[in-house]
Amino acid sequence: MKKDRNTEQDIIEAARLVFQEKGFKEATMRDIAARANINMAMVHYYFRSKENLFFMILDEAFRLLVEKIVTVLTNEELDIFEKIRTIVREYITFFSEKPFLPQFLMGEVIRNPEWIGKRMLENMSFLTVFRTFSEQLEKEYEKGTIRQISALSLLLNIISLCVFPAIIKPMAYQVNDCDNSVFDLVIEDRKTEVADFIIKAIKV
Amino acid sequence: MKKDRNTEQDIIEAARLVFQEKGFKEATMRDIAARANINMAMVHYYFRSKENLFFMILDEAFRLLVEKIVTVLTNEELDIFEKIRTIVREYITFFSEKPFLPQFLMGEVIRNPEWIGKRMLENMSFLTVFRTFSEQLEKEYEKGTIRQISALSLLLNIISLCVFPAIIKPMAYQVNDCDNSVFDLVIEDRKTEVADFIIKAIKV
DNA sequence: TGTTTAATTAATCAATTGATTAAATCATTC
DNA sequence: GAATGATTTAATCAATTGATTAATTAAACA
Repeated sequence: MKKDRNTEQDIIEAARLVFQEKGFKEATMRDIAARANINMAMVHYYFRSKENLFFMILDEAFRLLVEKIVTVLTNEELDIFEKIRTIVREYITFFSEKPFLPQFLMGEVIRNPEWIGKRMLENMSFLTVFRTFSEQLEKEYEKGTIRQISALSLLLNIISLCVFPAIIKPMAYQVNDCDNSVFDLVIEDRKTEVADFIIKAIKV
Repeated sequence: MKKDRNTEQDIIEAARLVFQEKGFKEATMRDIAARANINMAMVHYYFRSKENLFFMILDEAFRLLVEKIVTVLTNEELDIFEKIRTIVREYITFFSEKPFLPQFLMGEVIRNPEWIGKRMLENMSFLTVFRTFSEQLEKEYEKGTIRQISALSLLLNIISLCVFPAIIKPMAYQVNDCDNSVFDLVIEDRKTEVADFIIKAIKV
């Protein structure tokens, strides 16, 4: 009779909100419990500790973020330019829908760099994906379609241009004060503009 | 006799280290005091509260960061391409010397977006600087040297490409595990490569 | 129904935190 | 060198934190 709601799921959702908004240290178990409308002891009953719960949320966010780029990069149907266009469009859209996510991940990972190491090694697919992309890049260069650029550098550029503006969005809102629509419009334009920017930069 | 050292300065330096490493919440007054080799009460004696001390450090970091780009953007001797080259070179060099700084600023500002609003409004010069740059861009476009791009978008791109890789540097180290020199080399190359990338992207 | 297991609550613990206090020590001035 | 004010210390406070406990209630099962 009390099971008209899923306590465990409620906790996860509340934890996601609180952690993504406040980060690990600033979030409290009381806050999470309150937002899930349950007793604080329940959080410990379902997840043993704050850290357990936190890394569950962090893992989830990371997976969500990585699987997007892996899917595109391994799609053999797409040439290099289509890949760039797809990645840029998908990530910028994704981030404007889930603005907390990149900030959360960056903020926490910065203070716990060891974690990302472990997470990456588990997910070895990343290395092979990177190699595939690297080879595709090499081929295009030999064909003479693009100028020389290392895969790492290009990927850094793509990700930087997608993620960074999303991260500073709350700041931009503050600076612009009243009129947020300006920055929102810029972001909307960037879904295609950034890809054009990158392609112009690497095409011969 | 006890004054062979400057307590106030010692505290500031210790606070800078601790805050930049751990962020506001995770840093403790005890930690700061210990790292300055003084009694914890001294920190409250010189700076009334943890917040006072923190915002002093945050302000300092912000000023350091902003005045660089303002100086370059207002230098009328430089054409648009030289400005881009200078900004990219200076920032990437700056960040590889002070790796904590961008991470600290980003991480904290993300959780306290109101602060950046206040800080920006105090520093109204930013708006005029932006307008100057915008006009210069417009002129170059009319001359036919560059293709059309909004000043905001271009600035976003420049800053993204400089700042983001610096932020994820500690992560990259973890992923690369043993061989940090690879990423360091990439960063070194980027001091000129990123500017080339941007210029190629906007030149007609 | 009676019993056992699972879920939930309120109360509390021990540790850590920012902050304060009162006393001690140093430095300066007369 | 005594007095005054600035600096420093050790001790402590009150609040908050993650975690635990013991008791209570609901669910499942026989």
